[in-house]
Amino acid sequence: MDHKLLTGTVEMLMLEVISHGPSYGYEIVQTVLSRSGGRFELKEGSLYPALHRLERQKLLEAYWVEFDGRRRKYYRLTAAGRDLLQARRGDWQTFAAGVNGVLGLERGMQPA
Amino acid sequence: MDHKLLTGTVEMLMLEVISHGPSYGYEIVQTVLSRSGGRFELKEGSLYPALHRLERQKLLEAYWVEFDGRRRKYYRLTAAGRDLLQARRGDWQTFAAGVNGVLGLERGMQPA
DNA sequence: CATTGATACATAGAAAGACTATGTATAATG
DNA sequence: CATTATACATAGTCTTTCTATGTATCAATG
Repeated sequence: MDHKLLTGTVEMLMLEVISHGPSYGYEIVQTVLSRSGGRFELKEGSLYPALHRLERQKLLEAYWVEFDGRRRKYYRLTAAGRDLLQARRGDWQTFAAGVNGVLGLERGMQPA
Repeated sequence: MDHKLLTGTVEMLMLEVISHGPSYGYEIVQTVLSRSGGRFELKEGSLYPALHRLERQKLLEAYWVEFDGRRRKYYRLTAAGRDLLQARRGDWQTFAAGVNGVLGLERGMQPA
């Protein structure tokens, strides 16, 4: 990523991926890459600290899985994590509508 | 703003406003507020440093206007500023499509 | 069998940018 | 006369993403 734009969305994207079922760091990167149409390649230096942050805040729970000689740290959403994701999705849509409004790109923007 | 989401879009929003005709700090705040449907209230601590940054980079040119006992520092876009705005608008749309893709909100997302 | 690339996690430190708080000054309003 | 709106500015804080680095296993290649 070269985008400063990602700031503030990385956690949401991670929560979103995990909301479809438990996942682990490396896989989350691949999923975000694929689901963003190849646009977003999360870096380890952003990813792992963010996972630890979300776990500390009880938004995620972690468990280790040994798999064929490799260890993976899986994360699942807590109820609080699921609530936060919904809130963040709403924030994103509000934010995007605001930016599109300023840019004159609104597709039926509602006043806030 | 409470949004970290704004990071990376503030300069674009400012350039966009100024692209419709020269403007000055205080007015830019009002215009962004209004055009974002009341969502984005740029703070002076973000606005003025950003204006100075853009001026240093020759994306904006400034001139003072005395108006009824008040001084206003107007900014106009340079050709480079206009080019950058177009690039940033493209970046934004790419970025938004990527986020919407991850969130499963794509309105006909194209692979990057 | 050694090297490379993919898989997998982790952290330290740098860089960037938006914020709060503060300061100055004039005009309008109550 | 005090407050609010107008108008610009900067110092310092905070957060977040990044680069760089380190460890370790497995698969493929020569």
